Amino acid sequence: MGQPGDSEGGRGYPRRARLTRPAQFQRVFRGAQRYGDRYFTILAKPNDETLARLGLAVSKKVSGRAVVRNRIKRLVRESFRHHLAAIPSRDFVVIAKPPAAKASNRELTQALERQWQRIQASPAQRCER
RNA sequence: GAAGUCGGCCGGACAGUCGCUGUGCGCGAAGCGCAUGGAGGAAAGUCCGGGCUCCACAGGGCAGGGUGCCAGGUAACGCCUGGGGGGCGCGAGCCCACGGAAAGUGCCACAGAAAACAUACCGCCGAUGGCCCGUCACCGGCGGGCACAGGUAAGGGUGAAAAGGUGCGGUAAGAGCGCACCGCGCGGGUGGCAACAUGCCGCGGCACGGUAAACCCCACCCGGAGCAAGACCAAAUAGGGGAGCAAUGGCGUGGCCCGCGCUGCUCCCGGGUAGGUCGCUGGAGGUGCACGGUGACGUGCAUCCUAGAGGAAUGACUGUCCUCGACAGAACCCGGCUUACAGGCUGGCUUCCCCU
Repeated sequence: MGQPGDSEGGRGYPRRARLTRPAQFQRVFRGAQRYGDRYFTILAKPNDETLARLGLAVSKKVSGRAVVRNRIKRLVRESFRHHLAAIPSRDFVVIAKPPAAKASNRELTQALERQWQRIQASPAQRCER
C-alpha cells in the first residue's frame, strides 16, 4: 500500500519528540515559519535537538466534543510519527482549524502528508530575534 | 400471536503490522527485552449529597439559602423503599413542590351587577307601607291598578371560580326558612408507630372562594473554599537575618575628630520562583452464598483486584465476516438525579384474539 510509514517499518514517538512545557510552546509561537491549509496551521521553528518535536493545539473552537478533538490529535501524532525520519529537526506546533472536525481520517492524513513534504522541501530559516 | 406496561443486560467480532502508556521481572541500564493491564453506561450536564484537604470556629442568636404528606433505608441527600391522600387508565401501571389560607398582609386580568365582614343588572314579588281607581251613605272593609318604598336570590347572563346538591314542604315571591337523603365542618370513639381512615356515636343548618414555585408562618437541615485542595524537595537571580575572617581598612558627608550611611570574603539560617516528587487510586469496592427484612437495605463468610495520564496514553492502517455499528472520552474519589443514545438480547405482569 501507499503508506510511507509502513514501508519504512514505522518509527516510535518517544517523549523526546514532544513539546511538553508551556515555555517551549511560547518559543515556537514567537517568530516561527508558517505553513497551512484549510485543516491545519503548522508553526515551525529550528531547535537545538537532533530530533523534530511536536506540539498540538486543538481548541474547543474546533469542536465542542472531546471525542472529535482527541481524534484529530491522534491523527496528527500518528502522521508525525510515520514521517519523523524525513522531517527536519525543528519544533512544530500543529493548530487545528474548525473544518478539520468534519473531515474524514483519510482526508486529514493526506493533508498532513502534503504539509510534511512541503516542510521537507523548504529550507530551515534562522529566525533572528 | 398482537398491543401495552415495568425492569435487567449488551453497545460490532476476529486476525496481523506499527505506536503510546501503568505495573512486574531480567539485562551489558538517560535505554532495551519479555509478560501483563489500559475509558463509559452515561466517562457528559455540574443539579444535589458525602469522603478527603486547607482555612475559620466557646456557646447561642440574627440574616441568608435549602427541604416540605408519613415511616423507614443510608456516610449523606433534593436519592431510594414501603405506606397514606388526590388525579389518569378496562388493567398491569403511571403522574403529583402533597405542611399551614378559622396568625397577618397582598393579589384575583378580561368579562360580570357583584371577586369576598358579599352584592342586586335583567328578572320575580310587591304580603306590609305609599299613591291612584272602583264599590258600599261615611270610618273602615273588599276588589283592582301603579312598581314609589321595600322584599327576594328560584331563573337568566359573566367567569377558572358566584357562598352546598336533589326532592318535598313553605311563601307575596323566595330563601337551610323547615324536613328527608347526599355532601361538608367540629368533638369523641375505634384501627394504625404515623400520614390517615372510619358502613361508629354526638353536635352544627352550613359558619370557611382561590392563590403560599406571592410576602409570610411552622418544622427540620446548612461555616467557607476546592486536587490549580494541599504536603514535601528545591536551582538560578535579587533581597533578608546571623556568625566568623582580613584590614582596624576604603568611599561618601564634614575644615577635622566622634558619629551616620555604603562597601570585601567564607559559612549558616529562614522564606521561596522555575522545575520535580507525593496527593493518585484498595474503595461507604465488585462477585457468590447464607441469614434478617414486605422492600430499600443490613450482617456474616468466601473470593477477586478491574485505567491512573498529565499539552494529557487507551490509537492508526490492512484483511475477513455480520444485522454495517448510536450517544459519546476518565482527570481526587464515591452515592444520586438529569440529559443524549443506531440497533439488539432478556425476564415479570396486564388486556385482547386464536388453538387444544
